[in-house]
Amino acid sequence: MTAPVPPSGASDVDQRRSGRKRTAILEAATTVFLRNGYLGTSMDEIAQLAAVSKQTVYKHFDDKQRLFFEIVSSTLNDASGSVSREVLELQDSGDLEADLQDLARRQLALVMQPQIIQLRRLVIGEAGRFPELGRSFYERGPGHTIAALATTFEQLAARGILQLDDPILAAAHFNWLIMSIPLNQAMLLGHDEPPAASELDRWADAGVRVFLAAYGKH
Amino acid sequence: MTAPVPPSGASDVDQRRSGRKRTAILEAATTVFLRNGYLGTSMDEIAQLAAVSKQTVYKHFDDKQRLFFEIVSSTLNDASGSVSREVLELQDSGDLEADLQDLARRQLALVMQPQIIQLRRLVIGEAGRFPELGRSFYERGPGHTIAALATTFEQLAARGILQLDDPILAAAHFNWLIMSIPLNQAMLLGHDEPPAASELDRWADAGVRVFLAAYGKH
Amino acid sequence: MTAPVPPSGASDVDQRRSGRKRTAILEAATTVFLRNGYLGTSMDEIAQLAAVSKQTVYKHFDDKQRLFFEIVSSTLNDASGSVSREVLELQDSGDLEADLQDLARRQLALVMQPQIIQLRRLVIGEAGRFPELGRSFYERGPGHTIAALATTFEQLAARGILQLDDPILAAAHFNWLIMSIPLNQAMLLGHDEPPAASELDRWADAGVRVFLAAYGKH
Amino acid sequence: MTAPVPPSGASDVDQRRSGRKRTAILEAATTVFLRNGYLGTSMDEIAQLAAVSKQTVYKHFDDKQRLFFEIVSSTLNDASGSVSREVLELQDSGDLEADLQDLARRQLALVMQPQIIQLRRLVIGEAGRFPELGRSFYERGPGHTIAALATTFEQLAARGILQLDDPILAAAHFNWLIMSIPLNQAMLLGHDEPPAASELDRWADAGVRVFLAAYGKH
DNA sequence: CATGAATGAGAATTCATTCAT
DNA sequence: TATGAATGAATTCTCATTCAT
Repeated sequence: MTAPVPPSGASDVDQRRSGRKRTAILEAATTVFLRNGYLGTSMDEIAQLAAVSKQTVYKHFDDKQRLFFEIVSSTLNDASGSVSREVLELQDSGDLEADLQDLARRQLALVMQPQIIQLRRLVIGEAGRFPELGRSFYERGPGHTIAALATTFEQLAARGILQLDDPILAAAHFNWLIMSIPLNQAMLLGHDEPPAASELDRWADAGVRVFLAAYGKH
Repeated sequence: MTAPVPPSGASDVDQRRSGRKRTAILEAATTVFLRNGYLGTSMDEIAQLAAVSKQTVYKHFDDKQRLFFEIVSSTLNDASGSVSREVLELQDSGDLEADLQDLARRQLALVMQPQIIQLRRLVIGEAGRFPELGRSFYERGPGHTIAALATTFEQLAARGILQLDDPILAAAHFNWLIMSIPLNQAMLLGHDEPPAASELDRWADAGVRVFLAAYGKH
Repeated sequence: MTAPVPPSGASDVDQRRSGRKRTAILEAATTVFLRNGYLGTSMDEIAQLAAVSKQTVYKHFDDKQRLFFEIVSSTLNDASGSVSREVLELQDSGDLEADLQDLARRQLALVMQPQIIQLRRLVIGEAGRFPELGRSFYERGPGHTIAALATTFEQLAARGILQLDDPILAAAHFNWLIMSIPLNQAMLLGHDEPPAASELDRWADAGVRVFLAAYGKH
Repeated sequence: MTAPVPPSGASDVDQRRSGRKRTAILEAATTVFLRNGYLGTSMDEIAQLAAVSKQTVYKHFDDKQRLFFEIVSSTLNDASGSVSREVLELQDSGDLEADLQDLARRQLALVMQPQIIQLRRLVIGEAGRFPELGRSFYERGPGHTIAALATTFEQLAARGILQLDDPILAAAHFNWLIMSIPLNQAMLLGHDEPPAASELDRWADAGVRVFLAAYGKH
């Protein structure tokens, strides 16, 4: 999240208060936008949930669209930050399958967080209205993950541990083998409660198995 | 599409005209809803594009929501009809890889049709507001496809041509191996023009290769 | 005023009704805009005075600005039409002073009509916001009058009845000699009731006298 | 401009600072009101341009209307002060035409200052809302000038240098002969840059010529 | 049956003015 | 004293739905 801009000449107390309000607005907006979409959300609703006057919302954010973009990139930042931190941590324990399973499970758990599912839904739903959001999501989400995986896989291939010509393709296959089943179910079926971790782990493991059959050492 | 209900006592000509208007409205609504979403679409817009008065729209469809549901199921019907017709046509030419490639290519081409991409976006975007649409889409889309594939794969397994314990899992892997890469790109990146058939074929073939490495005879 | 656009396929009755509404809206808008200015006028006010729903106003006129422009040019049309018809009617009775007085009196009476005074105020007040209105008013108002007078004066000069080098300058002097005194009073003092015709006639005659002293035959 | 009211018990420094703020507010308000009109100006805008908080604005001026009146009379004071100082300086060099030209040129140059043009526009535009401003402007502007001219002309008439019955009428003719042409152009056409001094001088001279033809010695 | 109009509400945004710190 | 926040209403414009002709 962007740090609050302290207005010059404001007292410390004001700064803290202003920052608090800003944060409250961002949180409220995130909640409501993620739940109801761009058009389905009114500024009144946000103000009310943030326990703030509409004026205050408009003081902090020029208009609805700007506020929307702000919460989308915030959420995206939070998410992609944690996601990309994980990818690089593939450790070489000697047991490739175990290592990949570990990676896959962590990755899937991240991506299946309710907030991220909702964000994905939101971005897809508004992709017609705001194409740059779709692009941004793709680049910082799947695009980034796949690129990072490709680098990792390429190194493993160089060491003879994986067999592949096209690391990007292999990475994409890995990524979607792991995620597609639960992700598509979550997007369309929208279970009342997110799938249990154990279930996710099973999907992850199954994906890894298929991946290794195709790209592992024979 | 649902057949128009002929008002009793109406002349033949009236029926035909009424049916034509109904169709015009459905087409207009489909266009606009797919493009702009549920909230982003106004009844005025639909009436104007259909070249009928708003009152006529309301005569045929009780309210906006009902009309929305109607066009979603229509489009879904059209799509899932053609999709499921394809799945069953896996022929046994003796060359399994060729047969699966053929199936995969046709399947992918269907699913990547602009209308269906748009419908998927729409349904995902409105899944919060209308969860039953998501469920319906899943069941008649990926759910149905996967079930059909599972049946096919099970038969192949019974004949020793494929090796698998869990036909549903294998079918899901097949399905998403084929579709995930171009589908996610299309949903989020929204290319101005759909990917070329040749490109889609390459994704299909690559997916089949991985699938067979995991589930084919060794 | 612009003629109402008959919607194709509308019945005669509808046309007449629609036209009536359109006229009512234009009249209401003229009244209110002239009285309260652009920003001082609300669309609600106009709708209410026209005894019409706000929607109907927006059906007929895309937005406030367009409606404003419409009424300004309507009023301007009406005014400049009658004004320019007068100028050409300078008759040559042989008594130049009487003829000019006659012209001046009629001209002044026209320009001092309350509607035109109000329009001039409005246009001047909004000239910052809508410069094209000022230009339009000038060209069709004073600009046009002066040009027409110049032509007339030039002919009189050719016949030796007037003495002048620069007909445009002479016309401008004539115009403002006649109008400036009552016009500026009306604009700034805004008498509750417009000056009596007899008073206006005196200003007109006084202006003609000065004009003839400068431009008449010695 | 009215002197700032020193708050009792305030230190000298406070006084000076308060006065500075007051001045800043007045200047900002003048700029914005003249540019955008009464309704087109918001207190926020003024506060921001004056670089003070809105509360400070309200501390110094009870409400928007009061502030508006203040800046109008300030500007009017400044203007009418300089204007009336000029009028009295008609010197008797023996060459009446030269003397009147000199006076006319200076007078016109003053009245055509951008600030005064804008003020005139503003007052005319708001004359419906605030009639007293129009009256005030008239009295301290054209009214005062005409009265002063009338006195001067009367003296000249007493000395046989001018011939006139009605000094007020002669003064009004003089005033508008000089000013009407460029003034009306400026009000309605709103040239991007004010007319050049040389051009104004020509209008002034032409006006004087006509005036003398009517009111000079024959 | 279909067209224009009406209704009644709700959206985004802005404003003048006042409170609380 | 001066700042950010709050208030409460107004403004432009749009919408889904219903009436009246």
